[in-house]
Formats: sequence, C-alpha cells, structure tokens
Amino acid sequence: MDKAYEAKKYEDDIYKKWEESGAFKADSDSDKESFTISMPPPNATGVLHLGHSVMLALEDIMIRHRRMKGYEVLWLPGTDHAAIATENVVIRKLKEDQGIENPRSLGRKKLVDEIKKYVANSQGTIRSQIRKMGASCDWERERYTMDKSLHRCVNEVFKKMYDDELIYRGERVVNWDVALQTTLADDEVEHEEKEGILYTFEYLTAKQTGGEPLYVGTSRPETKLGDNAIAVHPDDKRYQHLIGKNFDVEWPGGQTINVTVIADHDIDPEFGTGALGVTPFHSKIDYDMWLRHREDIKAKPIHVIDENGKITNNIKGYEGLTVIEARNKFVGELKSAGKMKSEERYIQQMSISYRSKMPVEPIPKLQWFIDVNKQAIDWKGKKMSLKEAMQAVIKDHDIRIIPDRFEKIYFHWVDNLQDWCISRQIWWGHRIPVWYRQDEKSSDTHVGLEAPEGDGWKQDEDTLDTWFSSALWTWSTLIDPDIADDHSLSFDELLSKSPDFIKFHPTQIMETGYDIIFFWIARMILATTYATKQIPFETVYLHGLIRTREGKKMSKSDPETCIDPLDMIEKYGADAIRLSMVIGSTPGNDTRLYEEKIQGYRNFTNKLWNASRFVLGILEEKNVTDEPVVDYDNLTDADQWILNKLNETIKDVDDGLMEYKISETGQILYDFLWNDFCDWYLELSKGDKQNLAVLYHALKNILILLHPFIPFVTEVIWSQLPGQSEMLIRHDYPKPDGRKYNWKSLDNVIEVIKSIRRLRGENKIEPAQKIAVNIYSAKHYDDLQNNQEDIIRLARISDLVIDKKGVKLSGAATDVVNGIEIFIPLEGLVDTEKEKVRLGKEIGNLEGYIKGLDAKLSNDKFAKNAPKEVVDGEKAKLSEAENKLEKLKEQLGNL
RNA sequence: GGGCGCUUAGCUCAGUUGGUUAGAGCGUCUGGUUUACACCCAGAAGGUCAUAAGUUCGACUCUUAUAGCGCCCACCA
Repeated sequence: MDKAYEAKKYEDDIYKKWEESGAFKADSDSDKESFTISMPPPNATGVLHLGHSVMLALEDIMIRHRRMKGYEVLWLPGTDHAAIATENVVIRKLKEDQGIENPRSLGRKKLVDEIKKYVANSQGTIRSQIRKMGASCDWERERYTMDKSLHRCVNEVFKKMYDDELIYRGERVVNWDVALQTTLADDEVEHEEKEGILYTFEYLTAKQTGGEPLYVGTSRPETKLGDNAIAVHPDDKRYQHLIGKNFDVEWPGGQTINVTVIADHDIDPEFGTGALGVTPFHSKIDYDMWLRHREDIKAKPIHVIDENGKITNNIKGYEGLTVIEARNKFVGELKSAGKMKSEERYIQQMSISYRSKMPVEPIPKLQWFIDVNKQAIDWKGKKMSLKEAMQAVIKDHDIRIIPDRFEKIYFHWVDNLQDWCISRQIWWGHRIPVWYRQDEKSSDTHVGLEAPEGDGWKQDEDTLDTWFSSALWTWSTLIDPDIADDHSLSFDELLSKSPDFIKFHPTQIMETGYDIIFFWIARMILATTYATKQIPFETVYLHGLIRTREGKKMSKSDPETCIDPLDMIEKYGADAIRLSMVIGSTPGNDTRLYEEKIQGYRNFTNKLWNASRFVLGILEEKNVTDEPVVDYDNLTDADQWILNKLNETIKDVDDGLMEYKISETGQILYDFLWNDFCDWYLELSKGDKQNLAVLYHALKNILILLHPFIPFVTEVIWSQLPGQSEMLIRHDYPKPDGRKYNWKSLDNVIEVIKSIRRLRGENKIEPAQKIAVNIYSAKHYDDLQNNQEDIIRLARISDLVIDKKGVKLSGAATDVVNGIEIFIPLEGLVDTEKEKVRLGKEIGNLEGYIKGLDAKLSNDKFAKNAPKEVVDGEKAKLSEAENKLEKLKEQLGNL
C-alpha cells in the first residue's frame, strides 16, 4: 500500500467493479422490505454541479446504508428533458454554430430532431459524472422524461384529468415571456424590485364628473389605452356619485375608450388617488375585476399589447410601438395636453421570467389549465380537490418534511395556489395529447394517446410544462416499458401490472434542494395522489444551497469562487467531496464550501488509509490469512474500551442514519476513527498487549460503518483485508454485540496520561526528556498497575511509581484526575513558582464551580423539582470536585 | 406588505424533548519524529452563546421585544 491514499488511482476501477457485480440492481421479486429513492433527474444536457453533488452524496449514503442493512434497495437514476432550457440551448447553438438566423424556420419536426440529437449526444456526460461521485444507482432502470413509457403516463394522466374535468382549455390572462415566446406558470415568474415612476394624470374631466376632475395613478400609462373601467372603493366618499356611470374618454392622441366606474373592495383608497384604471387584458387582477363586474361594465376589454411586446392595431397611432415607446409617446401627449398631474419615483415590482430573466407581460391567451379547486379526487374515501389533497397528505403526516418548518412554507403556497397553466408554446416536450378537426358543420376534439382514425385531425401545437412530466417521476419511472407499450391495457392496469411499481412505490425519501419545493415537490404530490391514489414519497429531505466562503451564490461566470466538483474529485477524490458536502450542514440550511474544507476531509480519508495500513501490516507480519476470532474471555482494558466505543458508535450511527441525521452521524464516525481508534487504541496497540483479533474486528467495522459515507477508500482497503471474499458494498451492516465491557479502567489510564502530558507541556519539559512520575490511588490502583507499561510509554516516563498512597512530593508538578493524584517530582524541570500560580488558578476555578453546585443543591426548589438523576448527578459532581479541591490544596501547600 | 431562517472561538459550523465548568474542524501559539499517517503527533490559548426583558430551582436551548444579515411569498395600481 502506498504511504498516502491517492483516490484517483482507484475510484474508476472500484466503480466499475461495483456496477459489473450487479450490486446496484434492485429485484422486484425480493421478499425484503423495499427502500426506494427516485433520483431527482438532472437536465439531460447538463453537467455536474455542486447541487448535484450534495444530492448524490446524501442519497448515496442513505441508499448504501439501507442496502447493507438488508433492504431491497432501488435508487432509480434518470434525466430530464428540461423543455424550455434545452430548446433554448439548441436554438442558440444552431444560431451560433450553424449560422441559422431563425432556427424555428426549420419547422417543428426538424428542430425537434436537432434537439433529440443534441440530447442523445450530451446525455452521456452527466451519466458518467454521476458515476464519478460514486452513486450506487440502478443504471439498468435509468429513465428519461421523454421515454416512451413515461410519455404514455403523461398522456394517460392528461386524459384522466381531462375526463374528470380537471384539465380545461380557456382564455385567461397568462404570464407571457416575450423573449422566449411562451407562457409560464405563476411560480416561474420572479419578482424584482425596480425603481419606476407613478404617473398621475387626469382621466375624467371636471365637466364629466360634475366636480373635481378624476385622476388615476399608474406605472404603465400605455395600458390605459385599453381600459374599460375605473375602479374605486365602495366606501370612498370622493367617488360615490360616479359609481355605475359610463364615460367616453378621449385621449390626447384621439383614441377613445368607454369606461364604467365600478366599486370594488380590492381597491385601496389610500393608494394614489384611490382610483384604478382597469385594463382587463394586461393585468391579472384587472382581469379578475372585470370578471366580477362583467354585468356592469359596458365596453369590451381591449387587447393592447401583442406577443412581441408591441402595441396592437387596436390602438390608432400606436401600432407596432414597443411598450416603452408607447409609454413615452402617451406620456408626452398627456403632458402637452396639460393632463399630467404628477410623476413620482417609487419602487415597483417587476415580473421577470425565471428562464429568460426578461420581463413577463400579462396577456390574454387560449391555454390549457389544471383546475386545483374542483372536487374530483378520492383521497382516503373523501372527495377532494387537488389543493385539498395536497394539504391533507401533509396535515395527516402521510408525508413528513425535513426540516419541518418547510411545511409552513408549503401550506402557504398551496393555500394560495391558482389554476396551473400547463401549456407552453415551445416544441420540445410532451405535445398536448389533444386533436382537433373542423369542417363547416362541426368541430371535434379528441383527447387520448394518439390521433383518432379519420382524416383532418390536427394535434394541438403546444407542449406541456416540463414540470408536468416531472410531477409523475416517482412512479412513471416504475411502469414497465413493455406493459406501457400495450395499448390494450388501461391506465390502472399499467400500475397494477408493473412489478416495480408494486414493489417500490411509494418511495421512501425524496431528497432535493429546497429551491424546488414548489416546482417539483408540490407538483409530485398533486399529480401522484391523483393518478395513483398513493403518496409519491414518505419523507421529503430538503438540503440547502452550496455557497461560497463569503456566503454568495456560486456562479459559473466567476471561477474564483465557483468550485467545480469534477476538479475537486480529480484533486482530492470523490470521498473527500462527499464528506465536505455532508458534514457540518443541516437540512434546509445553506452551507459554504471552500477548498480547505475538502482538503480536510481528504486528510481524513488518508488517516483511514494509514490506520488501515498499520493494522494490515501487523496482520501480514503475523501471517493472518483469515478473519481472526475474538477471544472474549481474554481482553485487555484497551480492548474492552474500544469494543465498548464500537458498540456505542454502531448504535449511534445506525440510529442517526435511520433518522436522516447525516451530518451528526458523519461527525460521530470522524471522531471515532480519529480520536478513539487512532489516537488511543492504535497507540496502545504499539505496546506489549496487542490483540490481533480486536484490531481486525474494529477496523472491519469501521470500514463498514464508513462505507456509506466514503465508499471508494473503504472498498479499496476492504479488498486488502484478509478473509473477506465479498465486496464491502454488499456486506451486512453491524449491530452492537450486546456485551457489557469494562471501559472505565482504560478511561482512568487515559485521563492519567493526558494529565501527565499536560503537566509536561505546561512546564515545558522536552518531549524527548523522560521523567519520573508518582501516581497514588487506592481506588484505581489495579487499573493503573495493569496498564503501567502503556502509561510509561505514552507519557514518556523513566521511573513510574504507582501506589495506593504515598508521600506528597514537594516541588513537584501535580494534578488530580478521577481522584488519582499525580506528581512529577523532577526538581529543576519544574518551575515551582509557575506551578504555584497554575495550581492557584485551578483551585480558584474549582472553588467557583463548587460554590455554584452548592448553591444549586442547597436550593429546596431544585431538590424538589429536578428529576432524581439530575440531583444525584450534581451531588456526585460536587463530591468529586470537593475531593479534588482538597488534594489540590494539599499539593499547593507542599510546593 | 406577509412569512421564514440565521446571529455560538479569528474563520466555517455542530449543539432535537431546558439539567457538563458550551463542542468540532481550520487558523494561531508552544513543542515534536516514537511499530501507520507532516494529508502527522503532543499540548495550549481563544466564547457575557447578537442585545434586553421574562418564564424556571436551572436557559445556548422556551416566550416577548430590539438590532444586523440572508431567503421565500405577494401584480397597492
């Protein structure tokens, strides 16, 4: 074995061996309890980033742990077609690489083929990068959101919802991404604060109102060319006499509109002039207001802005102007006409597309929607709406969210959920499975898996929101592709006849970043409860975002702060990355990552490597070729101590992982290996009482316990361990052995050694200098006597005196631990004055401590209210401290 | 505007039913080469747990307020 572990030399080979051995494969025929994770599918054309790395590290830990525990484990990998994102990438490529000015002019089929080609070419990248992280997922079950079987599920769910009247087509004001030329769902719109201007101008003249002119404030004056109402608060005294009246308004440019004054409670009389110009076709609230007052409003809404963000032909003199041009023109006209009352700067919220980062225009369009309020689903015997079912599964704790504060965030979102616009005007994705046929006499609509018989059917041009197919991910991936091919089977039969679905759904845990709780988590709950009558997952584990050391978002454009996981794997190994992603971060909280952190965990893998090298060296020296059997009747104090620690560690680690406390558990293992096993047990094994079987046993279990966290290095070392034929990935997970060990004896020894080392350090005794030490303890005499060789060696002692009691040496450095008195009597080596000061300080501390304990214990209320264990514990502490104080005082007097 | 989170050693962070003299890693300082490891070993320094009040025998932990930082949701035009 090399002196230092070089991850690069081993990782790819190990991964290959695992994969070829079939260790990742799940068996739907198994009798074992199942444990399933659906891997959140990265974009098919993506490259591995830190978000993927955290996801893969966490999920692989969970998966490997359960696999070793004997669950039938399925971790299903896959990729997402990422509709808008992918189409854009390809369009840009065609423009840049092939000089095609407008790739859409290629036509639908050709462009989609180009995209398919691009996806097929780049899908391999992310696959191999997932492997680099060590992810032990079942590649034979890999799925892609555009697979045939998934496509069928998409169409089936669409049809089912359509038949249940949960999906409808209607003309609504939708979020229109002008740059990408498509609609967006509400949660795909981001809000950005921007300084804008609130224009206040004369809308109705004094003559029209019969009193003061009516002023209206707006940040988008150009839309006022399409108003059909003015809304005021019903109780607003200023406008009472106008409510219900109609007015013809002639704008300075000559355009005329007719507006009705309506009263609506949504109007805030305090804001602006308390009067709002209602533009139904270019604002969702205005649209809703129009719907509410449709009966009263005389004029029809006017379409002002078109899909390109330009003014329509409906507005004379403005045709073809951009929104900004129109605004400037209109404002100019108002000013010249003397109608502009004021222009105030204020902070307004801009709607921005999360995809294009460009402004979103509300415009009216005929689109497909999912009705979230219609009661159409049976959930646990109750008729519910999609929204109610989404609420119920969390409220009833069918699904648990970690950390639980995200439940509140989830509820807030669901409570305010509106119908989901699912149609997109792009070509890449699942095309809406609806066909239309029109002739002079009739118009037909067909919804189904394929075009109906007969001529003249044309499929809907739009595709589905990419999250529609993602919403089915936990189960559409489990539908047997052969069964999905059989169109004679009903949708319910697809589920009931697919062995994987039966065995592995619902999944146990959905682990993903909290940033997609709405896009994805909520949508999976929505679609899966509806379509399968099952929850998609039992637990949601939300990890935080990875940030730079300064707490900023990492961006690819800034290579200074942006860490590329692939570079780090190359440099430090996947194991080190995994630990750095997982230790010291808690669910739902962002973590900062920097190279030194990864380096630290690389050091840890190297520590394991060297500890193993040490043990393996001894085994080899002693010609051990098979696993030695531990002789439990013949254990040293050190053996008992480490076996006890091992039992505790096994329990804590197993419990911790079962509760998904990944960070804490990793920390426990880190400490156990480094502080207990290496610093003490291995050091003690360098003495005269080496126990081969226990060394082997401890190392073996350490490798098993660490394997889920750092699979590569543990597997490499495992292959060197004599007597193990099977790969570590398949090994059984340990249980505590149930034995009682005497760990206290060695604990005393350790305390004594630590104390002597500290005294040496404080008195500046050279490490090479061996010293004389006297130790007195009646109670622990045997413990010390039995381990004196180790004390001599590890504390570097020349003459050791251990006695039940003895002369309190003067002029010595002294300490008391666990009632054991320690003297280092070398005159000349110990600075008496310094030692006096030190002892005095320690006595002072101890007296303060005792005073506090005294006060606590003499307080009647404490004795009355505190549990007995606590009181007893405090009493024990007090007597221990008093004992120590007495001895220290004595020692001080002796100096 | 509504909601959430964070504030603990110089830095990055743990601390889950309130009960140790508050922990780790990195960094710093003092020393080191012993049957693995300098990607290492031994030791040390460093904290009014943001601030203030409250509940309690007891608060880093619970309550309330305040401040700073961050995030999410929301079309007061």
